[in-house]
Amino acid sequence: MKSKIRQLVATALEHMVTAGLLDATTKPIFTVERTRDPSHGDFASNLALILAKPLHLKPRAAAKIIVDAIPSSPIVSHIDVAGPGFINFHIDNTAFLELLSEILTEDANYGRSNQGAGTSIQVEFVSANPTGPLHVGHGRGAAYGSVVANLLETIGFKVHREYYINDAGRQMDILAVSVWIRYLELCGETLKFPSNGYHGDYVWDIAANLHRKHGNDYRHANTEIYFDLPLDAPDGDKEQFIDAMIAKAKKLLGPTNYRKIFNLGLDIILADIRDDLGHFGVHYDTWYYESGLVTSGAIDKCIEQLKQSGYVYENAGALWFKSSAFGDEKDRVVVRENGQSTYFASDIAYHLDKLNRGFDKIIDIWGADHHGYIPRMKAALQALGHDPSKLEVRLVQFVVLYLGKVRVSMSTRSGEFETLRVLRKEVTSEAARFFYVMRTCEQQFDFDLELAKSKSADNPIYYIQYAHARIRSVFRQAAEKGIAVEQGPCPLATLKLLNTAQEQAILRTLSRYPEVVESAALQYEPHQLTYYLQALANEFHVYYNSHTFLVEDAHLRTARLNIIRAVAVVLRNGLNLIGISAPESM
RNA sequence: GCCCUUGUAGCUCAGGGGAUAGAGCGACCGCCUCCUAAGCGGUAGGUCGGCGGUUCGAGUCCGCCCAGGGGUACCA
Repeated sequence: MKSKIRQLVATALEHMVTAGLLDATTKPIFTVERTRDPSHGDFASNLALILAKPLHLKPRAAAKIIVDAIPSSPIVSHIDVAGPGFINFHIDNTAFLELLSEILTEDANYGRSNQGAGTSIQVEFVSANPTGPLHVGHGRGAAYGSVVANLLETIGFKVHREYYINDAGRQMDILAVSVWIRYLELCGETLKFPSNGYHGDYVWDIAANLHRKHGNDYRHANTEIYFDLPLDAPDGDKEQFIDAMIAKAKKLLGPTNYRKIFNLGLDIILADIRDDLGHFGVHYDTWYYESGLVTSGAIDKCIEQLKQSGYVYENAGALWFKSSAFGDEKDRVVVRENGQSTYFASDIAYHLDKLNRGFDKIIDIWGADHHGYIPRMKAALQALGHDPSKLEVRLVQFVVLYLGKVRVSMSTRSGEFETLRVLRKEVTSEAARFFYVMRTCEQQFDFDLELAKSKSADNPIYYIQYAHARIRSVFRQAAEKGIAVEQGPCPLATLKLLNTAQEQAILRTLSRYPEVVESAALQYEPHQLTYYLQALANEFHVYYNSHTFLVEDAHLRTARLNIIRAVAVVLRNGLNLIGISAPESM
């Protein structure tokens, strides 16, 4: 609807140019927007305000000329000039009624479009290190990423969902050692757990699994382990200690056995993450292993390419990428003094691989703590001859968990974190998804567990679902009373009975849905959709309270059942985009 | 220090150049013989952090200041 109005205005512009009223070189950037105030019609354009200056006219005078140039359209009943010079379009009521029929015919497809025209777009999200279970912060990225992906798919993009598994770094070695130490404790050895190890209970579970399957196969005496090891914190350096511990584990166990423990930890945690996300309604096309980049030689190849680009130099034994040449605040190390490539190097290779796979656009959804990473990543792509604007990074701010007024700590290391799994069980996956996505992602989010799990009216998800359930209930009532109900649209003459203010408001809101989906998708802002659904649900509840649908008059009844069925369709489509069910009853 | 981000109703937040700044919760007052009261109506509540600019027009854009949060590794 909006695009049709915009087209009318654009045509008027062309007419003005051919009529010699306007220079063809002036390409005004004008808006066509929904009005807030119904007395301003349905759509408003600011074109006259923009054109006033080049035309040397007062805005209202310019508006008159524009209005005269606008071709007539069956969906526009009349056009006003109002306020400082806005052009207001009043949509013919018949157009809304025809749209109602369209919604019922299109059903689950209402809101879909081909705006994306099959452009391929990769959305990488969550990508949490497999060193422990997902926490509530990851949950936000998961909900956000999956809804953004759904939205883009709905408007015609070819979407590829991907999870990048950081299974090659030092953190994974720390996990392997943590598992081994816990295992040794289960074997009966007396050890002090490394202060920099992973303290969570899940490490015990993995160790128990190892012990159950392999008994004492990997056991070494504590004296052997601690021999010639530096001191741990607080008396020594915890980083040095854990690195020495990793080296010791590799030495005592040998590469094969070390790898077994390493892989056991990785596999168990990854399976847990996958299961967790699955229950959360998040599914991926690809689980991409960082280690694959190491074994395939992609990282070495990538470093070689960087060298050839000329943006690399050696300093103090390390290899640096000259990211400052592309706007980063300083240069970054890609190969350390000890010969190991950095996480950044893997990431460059990974992103290079993404582009080589032919995606037109790449969206990375990162935790806000990674924001300093954006300039260097874009710099690397540019140095390697790619268009850095193909990469779009969205940052998801932290979630701060509250239990009532008490702030809950979330550090993975301390083991006191609140996991996504616990959250899902407390508040349900659906409520959690909705809560996560109802706020803009770039703002810190206070998630009050007690509020979210209270099944009260505070929870907007129930409000929306309840509207849907109420509509379905009306149709059940109709069936029980033996009232025949048409599934599809009814004649226009019947729909014309929908003339109350509330019905008019609902029709307008229903017509906005495709615009909301498109805007939410293109701006990566799912919260636009949640706000819309709340507004639609509210209008329905108002309508429900003031009108009876199952009335004697068959025509009126049919018309009303048509409009509420359309409301149900849109509520269901919108909820499904967020990954939430539209219940038949509550 | 430098970079990013946020400051809008008592609380949590929408609105990101347009016409009278909105929603939910909380508070207060009402509405079930009637398709689900997990609902609806009404009232109260604002110098849009501050100052200065840009223009026909500024919560919205720019500059400075104040205040929160984050980042600033040869960690991932």
